[in-house]
Amino acid sequence: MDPRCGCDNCELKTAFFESFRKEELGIFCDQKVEVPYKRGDIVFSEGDEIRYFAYLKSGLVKLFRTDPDGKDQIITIAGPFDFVSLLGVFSETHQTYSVSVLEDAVICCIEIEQMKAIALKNGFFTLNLMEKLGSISNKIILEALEIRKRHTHGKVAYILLKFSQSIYQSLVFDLPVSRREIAEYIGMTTENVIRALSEFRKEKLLRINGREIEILDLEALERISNYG
Amino acid sequence: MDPRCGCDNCELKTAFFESFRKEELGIFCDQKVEVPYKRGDIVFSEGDEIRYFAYLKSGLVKLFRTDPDGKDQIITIAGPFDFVSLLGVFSETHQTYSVSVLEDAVICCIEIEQMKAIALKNGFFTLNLMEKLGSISNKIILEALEIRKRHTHGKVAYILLKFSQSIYQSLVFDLPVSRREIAEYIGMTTENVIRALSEFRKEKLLRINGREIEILDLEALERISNYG
DNA sequence: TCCACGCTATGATATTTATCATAAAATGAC
DNA sequence: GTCATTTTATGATAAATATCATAGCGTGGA
Repeated sequence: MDPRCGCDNCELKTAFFESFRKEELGIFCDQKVEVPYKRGDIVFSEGDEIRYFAYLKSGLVKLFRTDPDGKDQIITIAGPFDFVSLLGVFSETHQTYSVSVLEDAVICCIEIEQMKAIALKNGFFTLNLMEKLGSISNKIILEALEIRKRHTHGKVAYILLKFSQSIYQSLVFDLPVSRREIAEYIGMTTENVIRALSEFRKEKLLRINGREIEILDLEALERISNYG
Repeated sequence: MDPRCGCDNCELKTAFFESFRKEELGIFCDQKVEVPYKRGDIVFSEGDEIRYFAYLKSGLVKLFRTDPDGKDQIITIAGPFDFVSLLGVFSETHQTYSVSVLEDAVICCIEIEQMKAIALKNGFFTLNLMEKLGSISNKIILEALEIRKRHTHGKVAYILLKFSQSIYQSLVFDLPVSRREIAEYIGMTTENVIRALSEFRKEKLLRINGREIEILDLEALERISNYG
């Protein structure tokens, strides 16, 4: 078996190679399981027992909660090399959110007890892990604050820029989510998300064809995101 | 010197005593500095270099960001035994938010390099620390989502219940913040916060005298928070 | 003590956003 | 392929929220 677990660009790898003695790394690579998922699959659900630490190798997933009357609320959208397990993974026994797949994904799973055992023995590894988990949590908190302070147009512009810049690094992309899911993400109604998109289209800021989006006027969109 | 650092109820203590050899604990207790703050004091500001890990021994503080045009946004309010340093403390070099004092406070400061040095040598300590940091980050994320999904009345009711239940454990309490700060916390205008409070008063849900609040009808307030 | 300033408060109005209604288009199940 | 269901879309209207204006009150500083 490839001691590098065969995973190019794995964010955990740096931590591993700097942290582990050879025999530890071997144990780790033997234990980890890579699971492929299809669009629409549920990786785990709110309330499930936490058994694995999960890391997204490829694809796109959404983290969300479902409230008592069945309405979903999207916490964030995670891409390659993001952790799907957030910080609660070490302090909770059951998942506090669900994860479903937006674009076919491969998730690398490591038994949480195995992870803890390694962490106990290896402070360097744990510190690395904490830095990575910390930066993801920070990103989610920052995003929540950015969304909170914007009005509808600013919110929609903000989320479009997130897709364009953070996720796809392109001015042309296919939205991985429905208008309803965007609404669940930024806390507004589906109708107003559609309206905002239509207005951006009419003002020539976007070209829209179903879920295909092209940003035609980046500066204007950024202006709306920042000051709209 | 008291090997327990003389701090009853210190959340770090459990981690320390289970994690440390005696000499490590001694180093730790020698290094830590307790700093008293008065209401209105700034503990640190956005952009400051991160030099200390900060833990709130007593009092009440607010964590907030200031956007380019000078408007503040409150991230959360932290009470005794909360960490003032969030996860970024290990991954960032500069503060991403400011902390100011709402009620006279004592903050326990430990040099971040010292903290890292201990963490590197001691996986158990780091794992404990990560659990604690994780649960605080989770709390902030959860709070952001709860606020996002509510309308004005629900938001104000939610925040009043937070003060009553999480912070003061009493139906009677003095608001530690102005109406404007509540608005900055939950993302609405000051006028509408005042209006919501006035309406709650008129409907006999609250008794209000300046910043003094008494919750008269807890069930109704909870109903508004959950379904309003 | 007095003054200036920020905080609290309320009303009137304008704007934004949600809700309800309707319909075409797309998607998925059979 | 057909049908049911969801998604996208738009308009009309109602409700919520922000903005602007005004004023009494309280607090801290000169």
